[in-house]
Amino acid sequence: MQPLPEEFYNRETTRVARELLGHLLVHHTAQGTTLGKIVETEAYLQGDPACHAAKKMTPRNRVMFGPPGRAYVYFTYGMHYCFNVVTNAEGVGEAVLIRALEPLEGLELMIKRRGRPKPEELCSGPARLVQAMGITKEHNQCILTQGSLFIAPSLEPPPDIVTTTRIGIKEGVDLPLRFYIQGNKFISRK
DNA sequence: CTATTGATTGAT
DNA sequence: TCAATCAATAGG
Repeated sequence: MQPLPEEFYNRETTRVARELLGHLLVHHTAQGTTLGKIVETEAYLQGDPACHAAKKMTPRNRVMFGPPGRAYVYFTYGMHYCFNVVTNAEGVGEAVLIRALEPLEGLELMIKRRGRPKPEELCSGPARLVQAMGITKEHNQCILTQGSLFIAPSLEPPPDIVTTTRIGIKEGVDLPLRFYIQGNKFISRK
């Protein structure tokens, strides 16, 4: 199992967001390995008011302007972290938020980290999957094309994709930038 | 320096 | 529907 290459991420962000669906987020740690299928994503673009990099470069959003294939992990609501993949060319402040996974491996470890047993509540939400996968703020800026946290290609054919508007934002609410696998039971928000 | 707010979650 | 909880950000 090998990581997707940088070229995968160095493309139009909406395309990466769609093609990420079905691929596998993997994290090897001392505690063990957790792995889940990406079933829901959102794109955040330049010129998009909901994007953290919409205005100027700041210490927080800096990594979004860097090379593709890096992690952007941010803290929000005083208690949660969310995980994004930096996309498009260096200098372009865009990223894809991973919103939900279908847990496939390391379920026991996920349950231990989450403190909750229901499989459908393990990774169905951006802050939930971060907790279940053992992703921390230390992963911000980490290189996803090498190392212990990465995305591996799916072994299955490309899934059917549903396109909708994004969740939880106050601006850019009408943009069709949320994508999920049709019929999947592990989408965020029951 | 101060005030506001948020790409959420879990409980009520 | 609502509280929890605080770093980042914008403004003075």
